[in-house]
Amino acid sequence: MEQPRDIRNSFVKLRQRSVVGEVRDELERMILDGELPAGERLDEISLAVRIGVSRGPVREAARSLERTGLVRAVANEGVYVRKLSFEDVLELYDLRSMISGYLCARVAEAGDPAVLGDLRDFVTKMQNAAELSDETTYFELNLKFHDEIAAASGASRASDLYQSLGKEVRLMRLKVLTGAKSLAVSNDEHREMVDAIARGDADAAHMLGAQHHINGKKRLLESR
Amino acid sequence: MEQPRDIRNSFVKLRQRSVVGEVRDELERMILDGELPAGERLDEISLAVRIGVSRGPVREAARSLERTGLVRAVANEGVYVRKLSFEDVLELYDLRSMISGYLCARVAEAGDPAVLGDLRDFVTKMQNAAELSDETTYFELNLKFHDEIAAASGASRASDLYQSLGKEVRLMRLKVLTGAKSLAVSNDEHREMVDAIARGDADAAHMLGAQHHINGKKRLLESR
DNA sequence: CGGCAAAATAATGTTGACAATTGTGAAATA
DNA sequence: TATTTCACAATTGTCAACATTATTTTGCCG
Repeated sequence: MEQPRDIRNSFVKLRQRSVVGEVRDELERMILDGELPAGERLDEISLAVRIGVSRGPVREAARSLERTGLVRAVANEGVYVRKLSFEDVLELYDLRSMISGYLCARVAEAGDPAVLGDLRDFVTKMQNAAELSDETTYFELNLKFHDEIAAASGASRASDLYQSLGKEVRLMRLKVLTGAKSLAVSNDEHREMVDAIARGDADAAHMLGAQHHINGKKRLLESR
Repeated sequence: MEQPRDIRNSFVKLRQRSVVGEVRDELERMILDGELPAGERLDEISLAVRIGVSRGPVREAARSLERTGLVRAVANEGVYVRKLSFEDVLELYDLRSMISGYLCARVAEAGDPAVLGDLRDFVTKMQNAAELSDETTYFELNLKFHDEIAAASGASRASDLYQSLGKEVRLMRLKVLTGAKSLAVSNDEHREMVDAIARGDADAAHMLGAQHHINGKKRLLESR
């Protein structure tokens, strides 16, 4: 007689993920994609309507995002997409640099052949993208390359932190990697990192993994 | 219009800080004090009743704590006080070590005389506590000492991270600093850090600030 | 015409009720 | 006796209504 009560109900059973998790991912996507620009207030009602849930999950998702640094909450006023100062971004580069060095060293120590193969594949693909000046593809591959290192480090907390800080940087929507030459230089650093990891040279991997981000910071400073 | 004024004023003051913030602090305190032991499920209802609010704020506070690493949430089951493995703790020591070095270097570069005076005071007080084998006082002073460095660094994100990771470590309720000798050794390191900061020697401050936590990690490993 | 204050509007903060899910334990069966 | 089933209880997930606060509008007065 009666139709299934709600499409979303069966959906919930299928995925085993909470609605709050979905909302959090959606909000994060909207922020990182620039649909919600920095400084913008997150309107609970309109967001709830848009995503198709009540305000409760939206509020919980916002609280969750607050601790990651993507939004900041003001009492009795609302939550806003975080606005980064230039100094904030420089600090984030420093933090990412330190953690990157740590992760690379651990990957070098682990010495997983499968991981090494993946990393070399990424470098090759990024080289192709660099030669084609395909910045979008390079950007995506670059993200996956660093995520692979983070995942392979076996350092779950540091890995989470590294990725979280990476999202935070993206708040400022910088375009540092532009032009074939810039991409090539960046990927040369990737290759050196992978070589050090391949040798199992943890110290060199540490240094190169950190330096890569310091160089990124330099490129950022020069581009201003 | 006669009485309500005072009531409203005090009411406003209470609301200056959101209920969610209060609940978050209370939950954090309960976890760090061990009232909610690791692995324990946070019962929304009983916590809400105990704190004197509804379940909403409790849920939001829990989501907030989830991102700091103090609790972990399982869908349709609840949130649990995070249980750290020994490897997790070692990783946290590494992360804190890196950030501590960064913070100390920045404090050394800033060269604020007032901060330096505070730090020297802390070292003196900690020396007294160490000589008296007053571990509780030493522990509190130690926390404040490192918080002072974090605050004086001018690196807000790194500072937040450092303190957040510090709380995370406390989940495991380790007792590393025990015995007058251990306290004295630790405080000697503090003194060296402050001296480097006083000289404005950022490199030395970086090294010593990081080494202090690496030594703490060593002490932890030896105590097992 | 401009500034200020009070009302109207719209947002956030909080709550209690209801729906859905999970865990538990007794009863039935092999 | 061991195992499976099923109903009940407890808890989490979600929602809509209510309370409070912030913002905007409006109208009054100088």
